Amino acid sequence: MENKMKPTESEMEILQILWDKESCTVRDVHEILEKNKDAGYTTTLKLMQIMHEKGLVDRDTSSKTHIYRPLINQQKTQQHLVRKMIDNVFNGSASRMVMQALGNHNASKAEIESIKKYLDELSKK
Amino acid sequence: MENKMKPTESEMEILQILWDKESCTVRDVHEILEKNKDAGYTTTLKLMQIMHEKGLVDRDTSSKTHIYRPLINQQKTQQHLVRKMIDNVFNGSASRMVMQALGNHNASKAEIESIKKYLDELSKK
DNA sequence: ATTTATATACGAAACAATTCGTATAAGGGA
DNA sequence: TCCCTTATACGAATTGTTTCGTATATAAAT
Repeated sequence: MENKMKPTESEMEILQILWDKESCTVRDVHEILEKNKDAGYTTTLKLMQIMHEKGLVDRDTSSKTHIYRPLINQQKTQQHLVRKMIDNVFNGSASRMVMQALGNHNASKAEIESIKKYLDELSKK
Repeated sequence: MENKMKPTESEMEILQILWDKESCTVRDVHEILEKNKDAGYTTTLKLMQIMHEKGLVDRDTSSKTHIYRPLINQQKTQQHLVRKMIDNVFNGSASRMVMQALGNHNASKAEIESIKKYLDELSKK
């Protein structure tokens, strides 16, 4: 149920950090966000509050500084978003998307090799 | 310039049709859209008018019924959107996205084979 | 204990996306 | 010609996202 949710772009930026660090204060998140983005602290705070309302994150409010944790699963969320993109942008063709993704040197040689291995595993089953 | 634009989800639905058919009336598009979606004719019309304002489509208004054509390139648009998703959802890792896309049998055997071939070609270069 | 720094809460503005109702014009029969 | 169907134009409501200002509480520092 929670995972049918489609996080917004800003929410994804925050989720990436939470998935990476497992638990964070708003300030933690904000400081990382600031490197690539230009927004005030209260903006980050508000976003995280909304994410809490939506059930995207959990938080521990026992001390003054709240601690946030992701509530939705990274894999499942990525899965869900990729599926949507395949449908919406590539007319349902996963292979087309993959080729597009790998085509214009978006992927390094090492990446391509690891995908080949992965595909071999996949087709053995 | 035009291609840096990120079409919305609804706009993508329409672009898919225009790319496929090359040129369409609003009604053509609407009838196809209707199959999977539940919205009125004027909604489709409005969307296409906005797309024209944004420069996503061109139109021929010489007769009463206007003819629409896509103005942005399919490949480039897909490329752009995939790039965005890789960054925003997969922390920049194309291979992770690919694996996620192929993982939970989103792809058929045939699709997987065609990707393998593609990768072989790719790594020869 | 008073000040200062740092937190959260909350309201609301500014956009953007989607939807639809209604007005109006243009063609095609009867 | 007159009516009916089918187009476009356009305004506007609705909903969602992002942003920030300001109020207020709490903890730490002097």
